Amino acid sequence: MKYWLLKSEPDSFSYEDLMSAPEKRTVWDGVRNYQARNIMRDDMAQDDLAFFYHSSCKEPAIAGVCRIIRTGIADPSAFDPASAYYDAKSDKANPRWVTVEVEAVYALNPVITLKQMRKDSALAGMVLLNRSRLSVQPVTEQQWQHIMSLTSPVPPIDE
DNA sequence: GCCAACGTTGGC
DNA sequence: GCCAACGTTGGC
Repeated sequence: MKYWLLKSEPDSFSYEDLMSAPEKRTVWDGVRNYQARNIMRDDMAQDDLAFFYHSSCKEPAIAGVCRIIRTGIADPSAFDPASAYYDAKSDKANPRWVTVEVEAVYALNPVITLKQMRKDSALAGMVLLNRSRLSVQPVTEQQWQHIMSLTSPVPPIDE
């Protein structure tokens, strides 16, 4: 089992949005960076866990945990001319943009802020703190466990 | 809104 | 294949 971190701008799609999505699931569309795509396409496996990170907002932070429930999905937005992520060069027979589907597992309380992670020497090696622009990134098991030790899962309200 | 970091594009 | 120009990300 591997661990990841997925960034999303909460103004467009927040962890709360994922929690209230049908079946708490979404296809992680719109990634247009090759390194991020390669991670999703080649390295992620079903049942891996990922932190859901809120970027480009007032308090950048890890807001929750989600699970990779399906891999190898051709990003549908690449074929949609109306989408901001449309890519005319993506061929349906050989899709350029491959992504995954994720499902909300639980929110975290408290959220773990970027500020807090920067100050934490146990997390100095995190990709988030060193290659901050990569929107899909690996998290080591040590980093994962450390972050989880600083917070608690919020049980889902219904289920 | 600024700007540093850095990924992508395209001319040569 | 280099690299300058340009565009985007994302923290502040």
